[in-house]
Amino acid sequence: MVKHVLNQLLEPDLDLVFHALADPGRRSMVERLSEGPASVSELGLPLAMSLAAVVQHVQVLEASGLVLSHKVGRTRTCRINPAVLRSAEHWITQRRARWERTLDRLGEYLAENEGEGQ
Amino acid sequence: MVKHVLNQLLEPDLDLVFHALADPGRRSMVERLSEGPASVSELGLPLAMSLAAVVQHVQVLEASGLVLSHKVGRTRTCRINPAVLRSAEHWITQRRARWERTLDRLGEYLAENEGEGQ
DNA sequence: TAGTTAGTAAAGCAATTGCTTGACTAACAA
DNA sequence: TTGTTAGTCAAGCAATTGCTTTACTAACTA
Repeated sequence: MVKHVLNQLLEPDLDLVFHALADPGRRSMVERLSEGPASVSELGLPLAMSLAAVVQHVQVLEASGLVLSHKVGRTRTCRINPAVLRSAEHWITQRRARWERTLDRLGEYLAENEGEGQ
Repeated sequence: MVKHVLNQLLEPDLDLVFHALADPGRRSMVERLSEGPASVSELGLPLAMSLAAVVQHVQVLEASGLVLSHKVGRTRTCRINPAVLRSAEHWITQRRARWERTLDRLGEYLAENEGEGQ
């Protein structure tokens, strides 16, 4: 379990990361955290759900590695982990770049062999 | 229903996009498609599941706007929609950039007020 | 000390996922 | 024409999600 979490710091699990980002409430939390650290209740403030539900969303974000937290007194303060955000970004960038190279090659091919339509 | 799909071409639904990317099978399909168009069965080739299941995954990808397809004869050919990939990328980039500006401001603040630890 | 606040844990529940199988259609091949 | 291939549709089913409520603990406040 601990090892699991450590592994994610080294190499994020994209299943967990994208799943975490697939929920509008969790994205709003990431959005809020991108402006600076916040407590669990602060994150839930705009969300019209019980605190227990907010806690569960935060747990999903932490399990993905997108969010880190530490508890002082009775309040848990969360902050963003940019490395994991970056790894999701990177995966997408790579696929898109690959596709755009493919498109370029197709363009060259079509330029060389004029005449064929769609 | 048609309108739904059209809206996604104008402004992608990130819930659907990130959810589509949260599955390893579907990511493998996007990966494959980044190297060029492919049929539904080709996409399913490395996936150890029934063709019906593959079709369902392709439907999830299409509903998200990440993948476009057209049918010729009995084969449906799929290709990537880079615009939607880019919009997911963009959302992440923005949050990360925002957080990094926040970090920078914190760095300046700490540089100006030396002496305080964590 | 008594009361409030911040968060957790657990159980329960309806809705959604990610498959399966089986029946079917249309297109291509021999 | 007969068979095979590519894909689709519909049920059905176990596992997972995204909440809820209740009960609880620990920490701060008056």
